[in-house]
Amino acid sequence: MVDTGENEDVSRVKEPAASGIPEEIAASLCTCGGIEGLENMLPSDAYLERVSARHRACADPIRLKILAMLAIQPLCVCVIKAVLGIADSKLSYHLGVLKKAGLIRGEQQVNWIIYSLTDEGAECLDR
Amino acid sequence: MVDTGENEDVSRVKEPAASGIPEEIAASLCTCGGIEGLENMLPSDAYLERVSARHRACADPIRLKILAMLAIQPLCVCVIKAVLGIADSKLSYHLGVLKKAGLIRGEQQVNWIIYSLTDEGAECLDR
DNA sequence: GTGGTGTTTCAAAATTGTTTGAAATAGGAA
DNA sequence: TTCCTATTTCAAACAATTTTGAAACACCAC
Repeated sequence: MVDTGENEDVSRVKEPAASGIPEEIAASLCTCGGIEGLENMLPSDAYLERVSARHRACADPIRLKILAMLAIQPLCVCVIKAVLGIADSKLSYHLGVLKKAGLIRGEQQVNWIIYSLTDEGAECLDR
Repeated sequence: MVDTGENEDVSRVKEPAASGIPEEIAASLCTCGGIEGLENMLPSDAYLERVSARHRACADPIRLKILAMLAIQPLCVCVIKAVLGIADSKLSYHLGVLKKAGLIRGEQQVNWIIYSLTDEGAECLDR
């Protein structure tokens, strides 16, 4: 029962411009409980934070390429480096971003660290 | 038929460490054509660029919230602003980012601009 | 014309993300 | 022990993104 204006004046109801909201929007806003109702339909801030963090981790072509490689098979850092042709520390940075986002995991083998996709990382790819 | 080492010495084949690639990785790498084969299985740089750009557009909770709102119904800037409670210019910036990424479109109505999701924007949400 | 509303644009500041090269670490081999 | 290899960490430099507030614009009403 949220209304768009103060509504003391009937002429205003015809012209919601006075309250700053276009007619059609106001009308369908009412069907979902006005601005307050709309707010309640939205995901929580915590959820939005989590989802945006996942997008942020995927927001770089190098990292996307790493994910694509690991989707083919788990790989050690040296192979990833050979394919990407970037500096060690740069690669390490991007691996760190993906790892912190929970998209990949690294397992220490004898001499090397083998990286592989997590379930969440795999999901990222078919999206 | 890409191999992992120079292979002049048979003892080396048993120990691919000399060529910097762990045994298991080297073995399965061979089944996909070595590093070169792996490279060929990866998406093009142009594609990775496009996909990462889409993720970048979604990499902010404010923008994700705007997408969620517009998934409920098209809205004018003023309503979006009322829900988010942020400054005009800040909102305008984020709308611009989403628009440039092709996730939303704005249509000039009489007095207002009504924003709505594009198909691509809608896809972003069920992902 | 003036004034008001809704929205964008602009430039500066603040923040965040990325790259670089050097140094550190951890493990194995000699 | 010393050396070597694989990888990470660090700090500085650099680049990109975001926020801010002011100004601009476009449109409508008066």
